[in-house]
Amino acid sequence: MARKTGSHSEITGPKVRAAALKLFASQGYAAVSMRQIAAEVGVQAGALYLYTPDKQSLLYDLMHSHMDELLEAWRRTEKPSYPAALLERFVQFHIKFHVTRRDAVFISYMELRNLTPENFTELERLRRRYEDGLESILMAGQSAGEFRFEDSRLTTLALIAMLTGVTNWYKPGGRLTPGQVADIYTDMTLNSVACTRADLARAAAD
Amino acid sequence: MARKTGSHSEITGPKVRAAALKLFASQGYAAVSMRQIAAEVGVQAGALYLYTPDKQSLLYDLMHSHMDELLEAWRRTEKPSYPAALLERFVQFHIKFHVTRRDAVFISYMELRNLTPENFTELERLRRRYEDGLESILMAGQSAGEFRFEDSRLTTLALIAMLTGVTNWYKPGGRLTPGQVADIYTDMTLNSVACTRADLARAAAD
DNA sequence: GCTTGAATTGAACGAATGTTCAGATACTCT
DNA sequence: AGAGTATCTGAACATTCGTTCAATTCAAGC
Repeated sequence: MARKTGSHSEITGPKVRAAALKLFASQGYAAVSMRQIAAEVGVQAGALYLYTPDKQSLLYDLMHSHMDELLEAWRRTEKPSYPAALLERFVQFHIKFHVTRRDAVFISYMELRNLTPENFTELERLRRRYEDGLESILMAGQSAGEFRFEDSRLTTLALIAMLTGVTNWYKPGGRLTPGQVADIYTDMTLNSVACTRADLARAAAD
Repeated sequence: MARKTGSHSEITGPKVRAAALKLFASQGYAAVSMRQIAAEVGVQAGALYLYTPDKQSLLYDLMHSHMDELLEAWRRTEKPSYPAALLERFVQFHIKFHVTRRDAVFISYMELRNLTPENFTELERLRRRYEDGLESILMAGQSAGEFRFEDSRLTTLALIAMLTGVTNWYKPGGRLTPGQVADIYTDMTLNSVACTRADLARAAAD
């Protein structure tokens, strides 16, 4: 009694990653055993090692490919040149991307401490690159006299925390659609950094 | 060879909680063993059970007393009646309270999934009560015509996520003091929900 | 100085952990 | 039909886990 009928590498591989993603997100990396993942896939624990060298790599691969997909998706997004429009585009992108990948987002922000130091460093690099994308939008808006804030780095982190927080409560099929949620976050974001009429008047007086 | 010279229950008890707080925050509840906690305290693992019935209770006690202290501290805070001043007070309180308790905050938002269902429910109740404090400020400001937002619940969660995010990057002795950080967050928060001059003009016209 | 009781040790328990691997199985190609 | 190979099982490995408890040690009260 061994191999089950109709099972293949191309099927089991993704299944393993999907099961790990789901379980890591709901219980945490350290709390999930390889046997639990195997059971979710419908396989014995030993078979997992055909698809990952070890548990740590399984976690790292999930986090790394999530960040790759995030950066790539943003890279492919068309960028308006007007600062407020660009910031709006970023918020819409961020919300809509994140609500569809709640498990991966949760893992990527939560399990950093369970990575080996080298793996941690690499992921921090990717995360920083994404954050810098937002920060450069803010700074461009500030240079253009459209935005107003004290500290671009802090503002970046504050906005990303607010926007990513959507994954803490959003449930598909809930009270609001992703589009409505994105619109509300867009308003809040723009208001939090936009120049008030008073700012503009003062700038004109200078 | 047993009891060490000069050690007492009143000393070891808090030490156990402090060690658990530190280790749970840095490695996660599931990844920390009772033996690690004991080693941090300078005691054998068995001795921990004089101070907690089990590992789960240790986690729950830390989270529960954190929420109790948070609610109690906010309750004791003087509340201005003017909505914008009250919101400003909340932000200042939240930031300054949270930056001094990064470990407890981290645990309280991260280890909810490692609680038993009953313990989870109780903590969610406390967390909800705190969130409701902010939401009522927002709604009072809206009624007074001072604030403007689409959805009070969503706005509440967005603001709390933004404000609590400070614990992800703040390090004591860093570039900015807690006061400076709180001021920046206060500006962002007020701007994100404050009526613009246009809003006020429109309201006056009605 | 002796007794009492609280504080702690150190060993032990069964269960669960990540990982390995020889062997069994089912599919593919000839 | 038969051989070969990718896939998976099932058992085993050494560790580690949370927890218990008899035995031991220290400090205080008489």
